[in-house]
Amino acid sequence: MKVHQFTRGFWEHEPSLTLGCKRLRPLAPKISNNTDHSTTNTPSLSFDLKSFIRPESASRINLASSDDNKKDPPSPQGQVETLPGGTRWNPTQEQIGILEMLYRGGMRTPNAQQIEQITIQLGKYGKIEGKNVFYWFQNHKARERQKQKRNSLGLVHSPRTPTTTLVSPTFSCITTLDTPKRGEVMERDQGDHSPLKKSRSWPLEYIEEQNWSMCKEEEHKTLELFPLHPEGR
Amino acid sequence: MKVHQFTRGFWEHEPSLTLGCKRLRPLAPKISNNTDHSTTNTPSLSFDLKSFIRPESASRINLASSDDNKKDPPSPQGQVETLPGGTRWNPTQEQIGILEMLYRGGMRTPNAQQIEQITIQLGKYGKIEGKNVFYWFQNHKARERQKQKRNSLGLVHSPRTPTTTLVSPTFSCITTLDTPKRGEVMERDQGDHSPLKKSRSWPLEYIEEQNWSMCKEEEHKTLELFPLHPEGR
DNA sequence: GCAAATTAATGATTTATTCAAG
DNA sequence: CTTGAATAAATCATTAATTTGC
Repeated sequence: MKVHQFTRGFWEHEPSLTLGCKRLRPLAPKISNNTDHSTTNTPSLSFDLKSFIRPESASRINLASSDDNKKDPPSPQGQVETLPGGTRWNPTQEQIGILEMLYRGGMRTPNAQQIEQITIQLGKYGKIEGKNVFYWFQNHKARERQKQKRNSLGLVHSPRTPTTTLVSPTFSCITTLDTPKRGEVMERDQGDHSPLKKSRSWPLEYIEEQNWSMCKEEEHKTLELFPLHPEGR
Repeated sequence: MKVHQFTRGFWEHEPSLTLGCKRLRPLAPKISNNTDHSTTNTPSLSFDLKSFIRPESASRINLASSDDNKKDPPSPQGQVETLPGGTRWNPTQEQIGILEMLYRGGMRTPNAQQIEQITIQLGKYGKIEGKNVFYWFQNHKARERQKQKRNSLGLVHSPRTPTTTLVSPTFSCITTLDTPKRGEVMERDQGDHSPLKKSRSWPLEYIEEQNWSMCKEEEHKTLELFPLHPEGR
């Protein structure tokens, strides 16, 4: 067997058993409940840790910041960098429009598949990635919320009547209609509250293959996208 | 039995009044700045919204379905059986061990590539996905932090030298070593503070292709994985 | 001894906050 | 200042280990 030099420090006890000291199951040992695999023979974890620990950047840099966490690269100098497509997504009007439409339609946090679809569609109007869609919904939801909180707090009758601003001439923006009653955010989502749906999740599952939940999508029921005035109120 | 009386629907903060609408691009109209495509003729956004709004939600079929990609058929026999797709990741001891090793080595939030690698390796010990790795680090970091906060609060000078508690009889558990001094979280990360690295990001970029940042990884410098006591302190 | 009920731990999501590009 | 991007905190949900009653 090979001796992994990396474990040298403190893993030399034994390759396969020890492991997580303090993190052991609090209550009981339960050494091997692995569903299977392991039983045969543990591969003796000989993988190349070096590649994980981020080989480069031996010279440490940030001493100063250290306040909390990385967050801000202290020395932005040296713009070398390949800068591949480094810039952030800059949405086009069409993209925003569609996204808002979906948002108004009730979509809040699309699942992986939905994101994929949306991305494809929005891709027709400009460069975009799945994460952009994901983030957009995240941000939009959050900011819509805080904006509204601010409004309800500070200026109840807003002196400047912000909404009067400029409604898109084309459509009269049903905006007011879709406001969730007043029962709060309501998170109308999209009726995805099926019993044991794994709820939604994120794009992350794109990884590997989509072995997660989602992807049910059995059929296309023709329900309208915009439950605009579901109850007429 | 689970008593989640929790707060099922407690986010009632305040009523929402208006939303949407004025969310038009604040600065400029900029109707069509798309890099290309659009100029010809906007597709008149006629894609199938229905598919986005998540039509289903009726019958949750997914009961047995599938397992689809349950990549571990190897254990046909089966005791508990990795049931259908629905279960959450249940890490094996080996997996936990490796993850902790990496964590102690300083890794906090692995980037997409690292996650991929780790996942592959951990896959040898049991079923696992990239997201599991990602979540593990997130959770572990967070809980390590709060645990330590709790400690620092409750017992400031801890007269009883907490570590004396119960060290696993088998090994003397280096636990104390990895505790970040007490100089606060310290977030040693892994020296990933390269200047303008897009910082790390998440697995999400696996989506589409990996056109994001990361993937620098020019060469393998042989530096040790564990900057355990980098400066001797 | 076993199995339902409890409880502690922790995997997975969601929300809030922060950072920085433009 | 707006907002895309990223991270941390809070929360939800499920599993494993313990306890309890038989």
